[in-house]
Amino acid sequence: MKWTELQTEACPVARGLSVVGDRWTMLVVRECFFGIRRFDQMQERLGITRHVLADRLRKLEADGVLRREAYQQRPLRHEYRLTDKGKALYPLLVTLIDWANTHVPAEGGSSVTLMSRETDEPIQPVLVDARTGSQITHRTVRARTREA
Amino acid sequence: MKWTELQTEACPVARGLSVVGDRWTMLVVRECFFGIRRFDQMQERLGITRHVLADRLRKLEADGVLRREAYQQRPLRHEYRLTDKGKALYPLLVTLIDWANTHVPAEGGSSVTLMSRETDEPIQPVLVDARTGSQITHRTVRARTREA
DNA sequence: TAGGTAAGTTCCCTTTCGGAACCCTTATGG
DNA sequence: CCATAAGGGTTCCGAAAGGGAACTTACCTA
Repeated sequence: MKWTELQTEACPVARGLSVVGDRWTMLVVRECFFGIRRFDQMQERLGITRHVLADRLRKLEADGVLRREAYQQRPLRHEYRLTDKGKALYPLLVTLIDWANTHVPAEGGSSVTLMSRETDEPIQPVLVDARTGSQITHRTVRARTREA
Repeated sequence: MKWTELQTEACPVARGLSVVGDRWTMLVVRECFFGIRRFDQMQERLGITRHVLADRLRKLEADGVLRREAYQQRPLRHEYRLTDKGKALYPLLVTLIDWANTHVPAEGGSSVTLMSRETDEPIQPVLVDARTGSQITHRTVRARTREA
């Protein structure tokens, strides 16, 4: 199976990864959540080659995760902003940060900590069911495969 | 920056992606959560080349996400199982499934639905703070960057 | 007019990937 | 005792993607 064929897969994991499963894509999304909007800033902060960054931004725009907007005329310049679909990736980003902070230790500790804006205390993310409030684990939930 | 240098990055997003940011890795992890443990089964179900699958399994084992265990002698055969670190990826997988089900529609609907084992009803995953129970969004949480 | 800024594009070379064939160990059947 | 099959890989090739660095285009400023 080729990578580009994943998009039309029935499995949502494959479909999701066809958008954000690339090596660089979630790092670009991270930068957007941090408020970085310009090409050169991203390129410098990420250490990605300009070539690949241009390609990722194009794909993210085509997939509706980012929106390209002119922020000045003469010379015409664009910046990149998260769409609603892109903003909906926040839980995924937070979950990834939490997993890495717990299970992939860095020398000298993590450089990013998640803080509540309200209480200014560190938060502890947990995935729960909106209906019942009970925690979601592989023991309490099963993934039902629809036999088409 | 090269991909292999991400592992030692300070940013947890980069560290996390150094483990699961590959095109195929989360699909392999998905198979493990579905109970698939054998090389040939994975290869057939995923449509990945044997070459790349062998490489990913090696890396996942080296990263402590999977454990390689003999399930028979003569001839010696191994299977792959999730470690605790691997099982801790469940919320990431669920969050990805939920995002894709909502934002990356498939023709004919999603093939995978998340169901509660207890009530047998579909679940709606939400990420909340364990302490306060309030929902985590990019409005309520900020990522504090530690200036080393 | 020289230099600077922002957002890309082009070129070259290396690494990775997809596809298919091959290998090794042991069990099974004729 | 030779052929075939199962399971878990490895090897080889050509194609695609990625890293690095230089170049381009359009404007602005000194």
